[in-house]
Amino acid sequence: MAHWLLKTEPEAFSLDDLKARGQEPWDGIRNYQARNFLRQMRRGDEVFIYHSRVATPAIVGLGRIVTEAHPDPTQFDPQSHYYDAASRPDAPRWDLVDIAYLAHCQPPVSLETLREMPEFADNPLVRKGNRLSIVPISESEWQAVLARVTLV
DNA sequence: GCCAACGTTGGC
DNA sequence: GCCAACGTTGGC
Repeated sequence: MAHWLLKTEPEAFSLDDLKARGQEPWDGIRNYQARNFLRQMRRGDEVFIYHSRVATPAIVGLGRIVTEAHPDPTQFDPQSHYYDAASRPDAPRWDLVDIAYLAHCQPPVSLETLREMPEFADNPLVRKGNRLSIVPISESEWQAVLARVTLV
């Protein structure tokens, strides 16, 4: 089973929102590298949910892939913020996966903490200027984070 | 809210 | 196919 980290801005969609809804289409991915990771996700893969653009960016919880990549309908919706006029219905450019809520991490594992963890030394997440919204997580990275938290 | 870093677009 | 201009991300 592979692991991933998904960034979200909690002001737009938070882990609490995911918990309240139970599951959610992870739409709006408009970056080719992130999309290619989306397409590698398999049903059952577990993911870290990460809050970005907040005072303390951090891994705040866990989710699970419940539906593998399929076309993101917002790309065809002119009213959507994520509309892409160049994407053709017969060759959709952008995909989404459905994510189910699993748990909150207690305490959250902050970016500052991740930077101090040797397991994360090579992870793009801790590199300056990183803008990838989906980051692959190795087994040792996954285990190192879980060792620091209680799942609630 | 600022702005560095980065990805994408489009003129040539 | 280069690269300047532009738009966006995300830490701070």
